[in-house]
Amino acid sequence: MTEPSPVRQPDLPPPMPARPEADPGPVATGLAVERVDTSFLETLIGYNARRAALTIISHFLPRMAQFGLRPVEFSVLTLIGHNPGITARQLCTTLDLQPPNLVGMIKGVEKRGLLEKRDHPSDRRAQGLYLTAEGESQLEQAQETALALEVEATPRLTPLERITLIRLLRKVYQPDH
Amino acid sequence: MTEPSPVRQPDLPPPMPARPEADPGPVATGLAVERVDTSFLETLIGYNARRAALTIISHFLPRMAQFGLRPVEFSVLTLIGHNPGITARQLCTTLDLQPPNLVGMIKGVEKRGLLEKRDHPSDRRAQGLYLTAEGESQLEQAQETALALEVEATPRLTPLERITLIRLLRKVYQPDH
DNA sequence: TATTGTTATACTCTATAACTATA
DNA sequence: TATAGTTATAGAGTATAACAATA
Repeated sequence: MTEPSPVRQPDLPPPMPARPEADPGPVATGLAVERVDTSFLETLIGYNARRAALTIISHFLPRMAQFGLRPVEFSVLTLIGHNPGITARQLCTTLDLQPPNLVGMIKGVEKRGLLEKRDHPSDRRAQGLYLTAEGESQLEQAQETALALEVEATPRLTPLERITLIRLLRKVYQPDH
Repeated sequence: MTEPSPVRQPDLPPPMPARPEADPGPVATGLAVERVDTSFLETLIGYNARRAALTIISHFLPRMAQFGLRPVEFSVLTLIGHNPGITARQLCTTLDLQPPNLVGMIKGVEKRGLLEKRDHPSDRRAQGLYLTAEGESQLEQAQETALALEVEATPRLTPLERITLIRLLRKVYQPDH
């Protein structure tokens, strides 16, 4: 990345006279910060989860560009593929999307011939969403790529750690169950 | 966020008879999808990490609004507080921010009197960032709030699970170490 | 009266190009 | 030549309000 900041040789100035106050943090030498202390942020699940998600996404984007799929589009296509006839409303509640933001996305993949809308059997307001043959083929390849990319993006996780990590993440965003 | 989707009562259909084939997914009845199958997405770390991060952020936003701090502003203030004299460049590489996006943020908190810039001791292009007394006071309260909010946002995690989760997330976004 | 899908729109977040002053 | 900070700007991503058709 940027600076390896190798062997730590702080070269501290002579100690300051003792002070009564509590922890002053890293010694204020008036000099530049050599190593950035991120210890507090690293105690926060939100910070760590966000950083981890962004790392995976940075691997996801170039690999899935061949399918023209961004993360949410991939999630939408996956849910349609595994739930033929799902409605837009169901996609929104499942993926926490706002309906207006889904309209353009569906219109896009529909225009690319990956999915089609059909009449909903019992509610004429709604439409069931289905993958086309091309959509199913694309999704199959995209899913394989996603699985491979995840392993490549997380080389330090053992298979067991991967399972544990997923289980704990689900406990965060699925308060019930 | 949008909808808490309260008590989940899936209203499951009666169990289906055993079938020899490999899992064909939800039965294509030509009828509406009753329960949305998310099983594939839930095997992906990226999906789960993103959902978990968004859940925490949804708790973060209203709680930290009293300090006028959004997630990245909180991270920036935290790093400055723990690393007096840190430069904008160091903040960018540490938090994976683009320099142009940091400028306005720093300008904002500086105008609110929470931080100040001083000359860098050895590089006249750079500036060291420091919290004001008010900034330190605000940060201290904000950090306490963040810690409390995280626990409230993840009631199903035991203290041990929290530690494990953080350790595994760090293995995802810190390839070295 | 409530809900599905939709349009229009605004706001936030993030990314790129190009400039300046220093190194 | 490269780097720190900055400006301007463009593009994603996400949010709200309001509407027509249907429940």
